[in-house]
Amino acid sequence: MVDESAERLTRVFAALADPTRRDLVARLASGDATVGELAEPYDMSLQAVSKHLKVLEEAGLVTRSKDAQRRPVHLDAEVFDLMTKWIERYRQQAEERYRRLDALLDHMADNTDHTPTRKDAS
Amino acid sequence: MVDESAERLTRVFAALADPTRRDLVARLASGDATVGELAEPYDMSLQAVSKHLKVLEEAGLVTRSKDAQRRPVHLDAEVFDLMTKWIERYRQQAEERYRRLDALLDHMADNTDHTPTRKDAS
DNA sequence: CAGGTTCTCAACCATCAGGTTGACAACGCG
DNA sequence: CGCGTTGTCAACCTGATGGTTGAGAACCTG
Repeated sequence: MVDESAERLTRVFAALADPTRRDLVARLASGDATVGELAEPYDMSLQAVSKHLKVLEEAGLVTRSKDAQRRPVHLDAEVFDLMTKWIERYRQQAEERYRRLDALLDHMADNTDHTPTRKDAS
Repeated sequence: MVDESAERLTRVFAALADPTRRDLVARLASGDATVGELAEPYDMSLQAVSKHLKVLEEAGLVTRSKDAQRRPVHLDAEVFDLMTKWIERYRQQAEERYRRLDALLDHMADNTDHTPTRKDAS
């Protein structure tokens, strides 16, 4: 099993790895907008922006509804949680480790400089 | 100059968009390891893993030191903050917007009661 | 219905990303 | 010193990504 959420994570991170797409998200955070409105400030074709929006949509970051020939784009903040959870998990783990190492070094400072660079502690 | 931290964000998000690299980060969160140790579980060459580590390093997620011919890899959790901050900013903005919309709809449900008085039974 | 507006789809192209293999640098050890 | 161990670098291949243009679907409006 390839873990369902792994793929979502991959798509979300990949989606946000592009500056244009991050900017789109940033602008959508303050309100929905149509494709044309979103495309206007960029020096690229409308089609290119449409593609970017498709990527964001497939990552679950955005939903496109239908209003006549307009496609209002709406930011869907839910997926952010997935990322934040992933990040926080390992960040905290790493920081915890860091604190322990810190304490260990403090402790060793009392003793002689016996290079304890042994690994294989598992 | 395209904004210093934008480039870092791009590199961090791109780095974590790969499942192998996310797994490396996950494993490094519980302790430093050498390239060989890290490469062992994967069905890919050592060189490939070395490349992945380079990407993580250039994203600032990892540092490689030098111990004889070994290169112990260490997870550097600091950069996570950059991401979390970016994410949280827009997530909160979007959620705030959502709450306001919600309130608006609630409000309308209260005092528009005279408009839909007729069920329009058709 | 004709015509303008808004947007997506398809084909194409250049560049990048992730993998391979082969060569070799740097180091510890017998 | 010579050799095995550990890891990087370089060249190469393939598929994905980000952009383009052209065509046309879908919809309002006159």
